[in-house]
Amino acid sequence: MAEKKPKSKHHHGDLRNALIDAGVAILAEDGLDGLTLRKCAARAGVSHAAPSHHFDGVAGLRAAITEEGFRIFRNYMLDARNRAGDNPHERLKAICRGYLFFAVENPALFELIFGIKAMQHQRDLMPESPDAAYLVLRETCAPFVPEGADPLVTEAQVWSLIHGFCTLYVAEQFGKMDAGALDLGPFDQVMGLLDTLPLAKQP
Amino acid sequence: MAEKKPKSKHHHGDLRNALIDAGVAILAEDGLDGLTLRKCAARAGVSHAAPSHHFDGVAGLRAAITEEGFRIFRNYMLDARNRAGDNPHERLKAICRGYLFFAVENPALFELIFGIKAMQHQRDLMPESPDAAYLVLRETCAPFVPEGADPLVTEAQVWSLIHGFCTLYVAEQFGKMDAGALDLGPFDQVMGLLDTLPLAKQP
DNA sequence: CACCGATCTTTACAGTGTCAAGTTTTTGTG
DNA sequence: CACAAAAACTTGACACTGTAAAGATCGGTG
Repeated sequence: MAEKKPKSKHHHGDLRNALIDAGVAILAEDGLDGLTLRKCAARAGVSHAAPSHHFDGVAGLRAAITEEGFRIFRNYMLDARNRAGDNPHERLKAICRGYLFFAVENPALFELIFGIKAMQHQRDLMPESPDAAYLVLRETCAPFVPEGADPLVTEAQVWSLIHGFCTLYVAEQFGKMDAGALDLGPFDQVMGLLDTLPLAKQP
Repeated sequence: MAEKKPKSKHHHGDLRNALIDAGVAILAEDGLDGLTLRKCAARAGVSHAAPSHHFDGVAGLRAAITEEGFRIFRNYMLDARNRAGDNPHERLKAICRGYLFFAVENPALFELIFGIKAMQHQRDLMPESPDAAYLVLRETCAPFVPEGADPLVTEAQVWSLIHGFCTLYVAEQFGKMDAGALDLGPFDQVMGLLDTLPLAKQP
């Protein structure tokens, strides 16, 4: 008797993933307020109470969508970094650009996964192990961490700057967001602050 | 016949403000999810449909609470700046400390007024006139704006950094928040980035 | 005083999340 | 293979939310 992850095909086949996909689609179409347990169920073609066998209430569904969201988010950063060269400053600004692209192209998903409650909850689940997305930040910050210093300081500087910028940018505090526009507002100039980070000596 | 702001005392007296106060209290007690139109009405001692005559639905109530929240928020920054000396860098870091204190002491209110939807909506209402809270930032950033440059760049740098830090801090990404603790995490070190901002030449 | 408008209440309705049963399908085992 | 247990899903119900319409009440004004 399979307990956790039954690959068993019942009526639907793979309802759990179908519900997550439905949630991601609904987020893109209707925004965060439109994300409803019943709508996800309807979109997946099941009754409104079906999701309860796969998630712990609506909070569980949102948590699962958040997991998927972080996977997508991480790929945005990796893609951008892969296009950058070897220069540590360029690589750092590259993941920030990926961060911003993710937020611009998936604003509702950004709002969901970086919602304060969601982050707190996630923090409670895995208290001490940074997740895969955070590791991308950690790697890219490493060249700037002074020997013997706590990496968290450099990481907090970079994370605060880019996360604040994205939040305010998506909230249109730097002007109206233009869908197809290449205008990233004051992005380059703000990220110029990171050029002041000194490279650590090679050990 | 008074139209907009009726000082007329009816049954209640000043229901509009009573509802806003109730909302602020509920936010502090039950968090953002607990903020409900019906709960505000009940706390103010009126029926659940009474608020509709003072606000345009729940969105209107939230907007009004947001207004009040920004007033409180601005005072946090002003108080902190008043305690700082004349040094422009110290003044800049002071408003950031006020920013953080507001977030720590009023996390749900912080979440409400800086919610992406709330900010977008607010932006729609008054497109080009920065509000009072933003002016505090603008004033304090002024000494660092190079002559002839757009002030928005410096403001975006500072705002992004402090807003990102507060969001992540309240979400406990830098460790558990301790209520009475004076430990602000990596706050001082992160704000050290602002020391790299060069003072503009005096005109 | 009588009326009218603003304020508030009552009532009703559609959506939402959640729970408790019941039904159907799959699975595992004798 | 057969049958019982377990998993997956449906149905129905309930409380809570926002919203709208209609009625009651108070305030001031003609």
